[in-house]
Amino acid sequence: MSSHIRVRMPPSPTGRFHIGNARTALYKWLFARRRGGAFVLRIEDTDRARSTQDNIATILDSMRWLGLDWDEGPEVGGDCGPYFQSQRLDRYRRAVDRLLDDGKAYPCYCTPQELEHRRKEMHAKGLPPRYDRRCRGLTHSEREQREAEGRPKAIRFAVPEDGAVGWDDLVRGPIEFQNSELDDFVLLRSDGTPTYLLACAVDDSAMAISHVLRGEDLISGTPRQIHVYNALGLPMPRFGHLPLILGPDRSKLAKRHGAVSVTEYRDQGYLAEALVNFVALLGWSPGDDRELLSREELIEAFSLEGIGRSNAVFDAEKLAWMNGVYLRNLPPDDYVARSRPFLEATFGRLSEQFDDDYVAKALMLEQERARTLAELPQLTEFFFRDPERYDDKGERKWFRRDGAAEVLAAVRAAIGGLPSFDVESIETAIRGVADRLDLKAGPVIHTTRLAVTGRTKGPGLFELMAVLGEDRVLTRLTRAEEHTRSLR
RNA sequence: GGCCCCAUCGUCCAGAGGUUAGGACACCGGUCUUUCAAGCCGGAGACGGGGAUUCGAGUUCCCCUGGGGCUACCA
Repeated sequence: MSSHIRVRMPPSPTGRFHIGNARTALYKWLFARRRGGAFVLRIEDTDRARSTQDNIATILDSMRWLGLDWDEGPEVGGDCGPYFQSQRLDRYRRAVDRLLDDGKAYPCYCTPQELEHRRKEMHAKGLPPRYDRRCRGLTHSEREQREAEGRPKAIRFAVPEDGAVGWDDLVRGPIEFQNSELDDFVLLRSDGTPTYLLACAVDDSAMAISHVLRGEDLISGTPRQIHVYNALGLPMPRFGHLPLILGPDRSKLAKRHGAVSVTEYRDQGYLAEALVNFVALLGWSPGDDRELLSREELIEAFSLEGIGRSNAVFDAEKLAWMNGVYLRNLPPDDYVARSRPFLEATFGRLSEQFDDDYVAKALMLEQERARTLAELPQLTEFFFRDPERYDDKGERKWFRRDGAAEVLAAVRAAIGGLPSFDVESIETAIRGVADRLDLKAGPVIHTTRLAVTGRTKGPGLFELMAVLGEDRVLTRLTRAEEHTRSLR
């Protein structure tokens, strides 16, 4: 029975694949994987004015990056293709012809300008701005006349005047709309392309989709689609409407809220697994208090019952935290491999100047401090470039105090020529300097850190020095010592 | 305006009539420590309001209020 489950992701290539799409796609994917169903990808490119090849590529790219592999769709094929609506126009046309023949749809000769004008009028009068159905009552001869004039026509669905449509929503329970609230929506535009209301219903039926999951913002389209299914005599899928993801201002997440596309998050150094985990929890919960769930655990725990009904505010802070958790848990090799591109983006080809082992060690020392991969270049900069400046506060606190230059000189002397430049030897040497100068270890360490990295914070000093190596450390100590003397 | 949906800490979620209302992020304090992170310990912080049902309501029902969505020849 589970084999009958078929869900589909129908992105429209009129924009980037954003967080909301990602979550909807994820839920469907999880549902399909959990129940042994099929996950179908279908590109809804009927709005040819706004659809682009670039957006299609980005959608496929985003889905793959997130690990949401599809069983049928672009580039993988399937028995229900083609999976681009722009290649299925004949099917919509046929469906509309049937509706026309049955008198369940009719041509509308009103122009967009006329419609717009009338909408404004109605709005001004305080009336709901619905289509007034004036072409619905056209006589045969009136239609003939308009046809003869060669007027462009759209095809509208003739919604019953009375009664109601309803369905048992998979996440919200029974929902009902009065037919009187629905206007005669357009099925086919005057350019012959179908609208979403038509194409989606025809395709979902043709592709034997069993469950339609979509955002709550599409809820008002559902009664119209149900009419289409019924008028065409098509088997109907179950519908479920997901809560929306909101921006900080509690309105539907959109571009103005900042980063919203999946590729932006990827480029900002977020890990796909973290984004998936985070977004899964926006409107769904496994039913217990678990927050960190692997892909397998998500599949195992996923159920439609766990989907909430209220909208969720996207909390970028929490995503960042979660990304940090995933970053810290990454196996070293994996972590290094994923970090390198971010490093090279700012430092250029690293392999020409540093060997892989050095880069890896530097990266390892910052793993627990990074929340995103994009923070790594800044965090590791001192491993790849000598400090050009010293932190202002640090300089005031450590370089301007009496004896700072002497401390640096002593450290340089103590570590120069160490039999082995390892963490332990360095630590012993530096603590020895503190003893000899009758200082606590802290000041010596801080002064040295500033000299070697230009910073007051970072990984453990001895570890970082060991990675940098004796030559770099000595050079930097000498330079800092001169700088310190110049301050007096 | 009309229609539809929603309502537990600032935010995301638990809570399926009887709980000191739980967890996570963020915040605050402490701890560890050479710094920063990370970690650990602790703190503060919520059932929007009113009715009804019930021995008993965050949990059920109704109203109000509040929030969101839709209102295209976009999806």
